[in-house]
Amino acid sequence: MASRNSKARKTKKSASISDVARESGVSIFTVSAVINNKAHVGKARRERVEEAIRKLNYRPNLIARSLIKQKTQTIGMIVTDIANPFFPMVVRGAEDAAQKHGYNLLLCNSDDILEKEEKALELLLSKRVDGILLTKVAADFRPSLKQMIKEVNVPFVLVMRTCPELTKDAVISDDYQGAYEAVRHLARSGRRRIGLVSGPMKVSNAKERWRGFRDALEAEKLPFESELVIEGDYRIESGFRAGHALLSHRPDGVYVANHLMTVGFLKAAEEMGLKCPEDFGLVSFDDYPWLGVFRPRLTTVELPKHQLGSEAAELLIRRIAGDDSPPVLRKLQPELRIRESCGFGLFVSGEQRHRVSESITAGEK
Amino acid sequence: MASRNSKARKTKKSASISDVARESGVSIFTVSAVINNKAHVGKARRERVEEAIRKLNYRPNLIARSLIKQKTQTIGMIVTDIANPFFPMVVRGAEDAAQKHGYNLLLCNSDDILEKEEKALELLLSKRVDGILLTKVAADFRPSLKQMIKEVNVPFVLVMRTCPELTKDAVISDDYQGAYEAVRHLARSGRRRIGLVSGPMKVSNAKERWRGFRDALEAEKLPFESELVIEGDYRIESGFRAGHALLSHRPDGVYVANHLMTVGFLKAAEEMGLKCPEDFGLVSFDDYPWLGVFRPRLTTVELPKHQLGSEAAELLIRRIAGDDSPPVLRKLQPELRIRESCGFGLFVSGEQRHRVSESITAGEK
DNA sequence: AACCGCCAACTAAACGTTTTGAAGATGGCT
DNA sequence: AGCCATCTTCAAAACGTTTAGTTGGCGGTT
Repeated sequence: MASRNSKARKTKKSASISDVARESGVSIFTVSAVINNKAHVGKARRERVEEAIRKLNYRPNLIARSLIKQKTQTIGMIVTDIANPFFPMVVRGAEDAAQKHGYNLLLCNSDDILEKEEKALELLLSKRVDGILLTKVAADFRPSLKQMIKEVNVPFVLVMRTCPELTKDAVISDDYQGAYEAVRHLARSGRRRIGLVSGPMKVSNAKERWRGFRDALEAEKLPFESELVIEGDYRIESGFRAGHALLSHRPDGVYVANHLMTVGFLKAAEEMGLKCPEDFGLVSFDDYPWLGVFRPRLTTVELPKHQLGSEAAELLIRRIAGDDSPPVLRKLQPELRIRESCGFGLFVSGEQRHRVSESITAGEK
Repeated sequence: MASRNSKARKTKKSASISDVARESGVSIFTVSAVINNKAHVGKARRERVEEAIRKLNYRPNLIARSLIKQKTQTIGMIVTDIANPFFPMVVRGAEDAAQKHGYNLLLCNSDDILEKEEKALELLLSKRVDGILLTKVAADFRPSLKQMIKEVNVPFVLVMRTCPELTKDAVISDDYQGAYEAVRHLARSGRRRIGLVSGPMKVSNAKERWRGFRDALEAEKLPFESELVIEGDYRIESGFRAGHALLSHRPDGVYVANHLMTVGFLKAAEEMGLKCPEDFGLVSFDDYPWLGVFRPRLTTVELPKHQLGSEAAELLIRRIAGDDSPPVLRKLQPELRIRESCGFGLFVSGEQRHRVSESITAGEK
């Protein structure tokens, strides 16, 4: 005992509950009771214990607590890439909700690569997180992993991307609706040959956005030209390539399914000497606070990123608490923010323009 | 035993090492040895154990391992706000390095608020993270916490912001140099009345950027006009207010100390009907992949964000491994990326212009 | 045959908590 | 005085690992 104690002092090992108990001359149980202010502990003892806690700089070891409680108060979150500007606000939303309920966030990046996702998943499960927020990579699970996820007793909530092979809770944006409105707006602005730069069609939201695109064309009685549809991977480089390929067919409008691809697309347009909105109208997904001050002022479909993260986390935490009602698919509404890149106003009357100004004000908050 | 087993099946509690031991008819020790392929375990037994592991879907409980090993393989990271576009790439850098060495990242946001920082810190310590990456909030530690940090045996590495009251490792950018170059470049572009929108002067890097600003003015023999210096808080709103205040004095050049404030600043300029670079030259901190395709094309001082995070994490991990050499201050070099917002080219000769084009190419990679 | 060394395998203690079931103290009621 | 109820306190088991110390067996050397 004494030797253990002296060693502890030497290595500056942090004090344990038993140290506190010894210091204050009570049992371990009593200390525990004080910490969690559980049972009725006499005032005198309680104060002695609190005194000892301060003196020893005692800090409960949550690892030990986790082990016995079988709860880590930690949720794992896997996103494709936190450096993609879309995700930080989603993560922030999740973190805020987690925080509020006494949880922490363990963050992983999958880079949309199956192997990395699997590794991250395995690790999170080994670390016994209480639940997992997952933005699924484009590729399907392997059967073994799918099985594993089903068997393991850890709640999952899918974020932004559903997964047909997995009947789990999901919090997503209404991508069909967003794309539909984006394209109809291009049409209303007078665009007739509208192109699409899509995300990877293996991803649920890319498929939805594609459907929205197609149905909007149909509703507007515009032709669907297959050479005006190009599949990217939501990254800048793919938007750049898509831009070169697509713009060579001279569409007069284009809907790009996320912001990073829009950046690549504009770069390509610049290289080809094409101007937005003069040569082509553009509506893009994702809005950011800084987009308003740069030209072209992008007309975008904003997704409620923070809410996406926070609702997902809230739902997950409810599941952790034992809620076992049937899986939920929560679909959040996007918001069309009309600015200039679609060229609205080049072709339309003053009255409609008025409507637009309102939208701008609302959109910019 | 039997009842425990059956209960385990009912609640789908995940298998433990003793379940594996029982299933394969060996001792717990042997299973442990197989998992960590430690001691020489006979081939036959090893295979029996591996078989049982697969069959029971056994996954080692890292919580239990952490408890006994006194290592969690987790590092805590506190940033002011992951939704500030500066941080995602830093976090990504840290995550990449952590991953590489078998660590995970527990992420917290302090919002630059002292209380949140303290809470996050307490929590991370209670969760027994092996080390902490900290972007200090602007306010000073309270004495008690400073004391605590000194006493506790957990390595810290400061990221982006040093802390005079804490002699710890730090990985930062050379902010003095960055600001100095930014302002000298404005001067070279012919600007004579140069303003500054600074970060909070309590933050080390704001002070450094201020020093760089001042020394550059001196080197260029330009006057220091105190009404052209405004302190912000690195957020959009403060840049907006600073813009209104500062531009009313009609400087012909301004250096804004981070990107978000630049966004606010440009918004203010727009409201005042002032154009960049025609009415004022602008150099800003932080560069982003998307800035090249929007107007005005900002001349920026880019900081190696990913490297900042990864080097900080690498250093932290070295400390965790026991490296106790004296504290290190690692200063990474920024890079001036000359584009158009400084108005370079409006005032200068063709030859210098040529130099600029080169820089653009290099900067854009 | 006795001994040494070595390897495979094991037992048991440790890590720092929570929690169960029980016991001790106190005081009010008959 | 006896007894029950209540409040306070405790000792010990449990959580799922790692690891120090130990044993049993076996082949080779003397």
